[in-house]
Amino acid sequence: MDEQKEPLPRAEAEEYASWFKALADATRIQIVSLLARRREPMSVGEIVAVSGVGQSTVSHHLKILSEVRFVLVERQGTSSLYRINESCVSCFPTAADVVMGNPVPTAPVRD
Amino acid sequence: MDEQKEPLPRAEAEEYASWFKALADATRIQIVSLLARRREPMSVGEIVAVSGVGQSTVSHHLKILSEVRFVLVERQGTSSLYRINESCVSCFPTAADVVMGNPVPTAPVRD
DNA sequence: ATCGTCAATCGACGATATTCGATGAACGGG
DNA sequence: CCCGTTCATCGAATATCGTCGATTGACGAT
Repeated sequence: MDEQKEPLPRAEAEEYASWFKALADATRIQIVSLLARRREPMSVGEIVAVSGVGQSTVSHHLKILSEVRFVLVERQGTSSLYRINESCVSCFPTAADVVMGNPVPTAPVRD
Repeated sequence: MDEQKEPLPRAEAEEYASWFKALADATRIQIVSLLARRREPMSVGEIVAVSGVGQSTVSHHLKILSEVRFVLVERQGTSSLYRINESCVSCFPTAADVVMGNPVPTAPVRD
């Protein structure tokens, strides 16, 4: 019979974990919710000004967030404008996805 | 006007992060999905047998998962039986919650 | 009471992550 | 062409995390 004794394959578990890792830090949560409050894209400098952490730290977190395509970047002259990727927000896995064994969502590749 | 310039308060960001931290590890993802596949509660020994990591490691992860009430424990004689907390699965925050500034869900205190 | 089983805790170790300050590279303006 | 601004990257310090083996404690059976 289809007795599900095996654990979730490690590879899938890692993929799931990498999603949740992206939001598993308070500073990144702040950045994400900040970008969401402002409807328009924000430059790194603006984010630094209100987030209370150093510029290199903000840049680092933005890199992590953009690697999972949670935020999108658009370079404009000398500054980089970051904004939320709406389609990535909606495909973000839920705890129910994990529990029900749904396939791991893949971040949309388009920018 | 209500110009939302302030970042999300650090305390709330930390609460959000602690939720996502709970699922930010591949082994915990495996344990959670394992408990979900089996409908009935599982003992630590059973989980160890199929998860491929040591007993103390499993115990450690189960502790983390039960601290956010994602799993519930029921001690039975010499063994501990763990099971998924369904109501915690459904209240688990989504990325949309973060982005929309919803209040941080609190894990149900009942066991 | 003693032994064996089961699970939680402890201590330690290596691996990752977070943060910072400093440096560097790209760009626009005078 | 030089300078200031803006951001990414580097290197290092620190903190946190995941894992293990060993120990401890609780319980049941003999």
